[in-house]
Amino acid sequence: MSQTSNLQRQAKLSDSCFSIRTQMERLPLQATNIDALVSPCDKCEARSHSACALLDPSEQKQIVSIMTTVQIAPQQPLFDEAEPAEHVYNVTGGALKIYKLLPDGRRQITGFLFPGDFVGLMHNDVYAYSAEALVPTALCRFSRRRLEDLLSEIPHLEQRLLGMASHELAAAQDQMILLGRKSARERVVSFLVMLSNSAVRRHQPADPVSLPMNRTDIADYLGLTIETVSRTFTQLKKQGLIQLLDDKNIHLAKPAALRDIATGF
Amino acid sequence: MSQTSNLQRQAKLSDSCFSIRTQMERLPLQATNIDALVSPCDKCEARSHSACALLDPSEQKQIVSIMTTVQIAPQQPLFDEAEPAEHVYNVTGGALKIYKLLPDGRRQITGFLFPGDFVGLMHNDVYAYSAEALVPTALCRFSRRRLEDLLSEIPHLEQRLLGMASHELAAAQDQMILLGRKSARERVVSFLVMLSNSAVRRHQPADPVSLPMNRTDIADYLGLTIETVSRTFTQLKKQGLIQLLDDKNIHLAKPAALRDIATGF
DNA sequence: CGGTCCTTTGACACAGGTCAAGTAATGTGG
DNA sequence: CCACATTACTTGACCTGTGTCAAAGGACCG
Repeated sequence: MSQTSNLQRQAKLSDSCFSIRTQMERLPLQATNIDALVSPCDKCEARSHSACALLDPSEQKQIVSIMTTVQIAPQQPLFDEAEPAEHVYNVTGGALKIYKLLPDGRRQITGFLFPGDFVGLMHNDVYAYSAEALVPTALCRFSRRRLEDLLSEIPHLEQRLLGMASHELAAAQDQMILLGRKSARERVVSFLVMLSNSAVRRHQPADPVSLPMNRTDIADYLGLTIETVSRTFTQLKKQGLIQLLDDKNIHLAKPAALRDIATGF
Repeated sequence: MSQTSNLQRQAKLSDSCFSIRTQMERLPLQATNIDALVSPCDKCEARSHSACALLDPSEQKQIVSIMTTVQIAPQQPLFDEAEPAEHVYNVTGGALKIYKLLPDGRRQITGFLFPGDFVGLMHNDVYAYSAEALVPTALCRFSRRRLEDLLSEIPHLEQRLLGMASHELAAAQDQMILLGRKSARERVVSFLVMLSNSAVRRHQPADPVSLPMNRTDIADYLGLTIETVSRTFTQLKKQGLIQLLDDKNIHLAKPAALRDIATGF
């Protein structure tokens, strides 16, 4: 694909942007690739400050010209930690997990990524984490070097990236208080509330929360074991706070109470 | 101070940059304010890619013109979480902690900051965390709005900030694996190794590690209790891995072994 | 229909938390 | 210079939330 002309690339791009549907997820792709790169931040409720407005059509064209699209199947790695970082990606459909490992295999999932999210944090030219698809996933790939060239030409873009980075940083700090100071129950509830909020941001229903990841992934994200995650779900169910429609879909029966638990009240 | 002329500001600035010495710390201030803003990243060993080289003298002058200096005493807050964020800061001397609280008072310290570090992450125009001095601390303050204006004029600066943000993000992920997956022993050792590395980056000796913070702060940073931190120090001491010169100064007796423990071997 | 994988549940263990007391360092007023 | 208070750190005894180990569903699939 890297040998195709820009024109061909653009054509494929449009294909992917407007018509891809993942098989297991019912996530409609609501954004063009451009929109994805400049989509609203991961934490704000508002969609108001999309940087798309800051880019004029010729600038948009420039971005499109250095993009290719990638699709990966569930369980497929996108890249591994410490691998030379040649690309950055923007998720357009599906879901990914990013994680770090300790030498003995202990794993910490540092984030789940959904359409609109940016992937490819690097440190000293290597990726800072591994990334793997949870479900069939579509991404836009940017050559890192060419994107950097573009950054100096389109200052708005850099501003946008800086904004994304600081929101990710804020999210990372929320995760630190979760991992350092919250109980298992608070962690699980925080996780459900977070997924629900994230769905709303992507114009999906807040309520039956869909979990594209398995219990092991949830445990490795929350710093718990699968047994504790499972027991906590059972406990919340018995207390009438949630309902497990099935393994992967949870109904938040008392959203207000759950929000209180998540924030530590 | 905000009413003084730029010239006066610059004079004060130089004072603060070259002559301030904190009372409790023996941290010489090795950088000008400009250097601090563009000082090497928090995680790289190399000082090579200082963005200072990217700024021409007139650009440097522009930065200096929107700066004022601030000094705060130990235990003094710099700002609180959720407060409107009007300034960003660069630490030039001393040390700070940044933290978040849960409603019932549980606290997670998300970072300790030293000369060269940047403070003032905001989200939706309010600070994302509280910041408080550990020891007498000197900072350079930038009006956020004026800095933003400057960013559009000096693209290099934005690049530099983006670099700082992604390194902070990488550090945040290291902290997540620590909080989510490491034992108390591994956390404490990781902390000591991290402080030692951080001292080296600031051109100070790697070995007697100086702890400007108390046990409560260490516990709240590592997601433990003060008792566990204290017991772990004692255990490491008994095993001949460290030596407590006093409460606040620790000798790393077996650095290689400690590094292995920290990385999870 | 047997195998595989994921989730749930149960019994038990233990790392780290809690509560309480002891020790050391520092400051304060007489 | 000394009683005394204060604060920070350490240590001990005990407890509990979460981990560990093991087994039992349950869903999916060839």
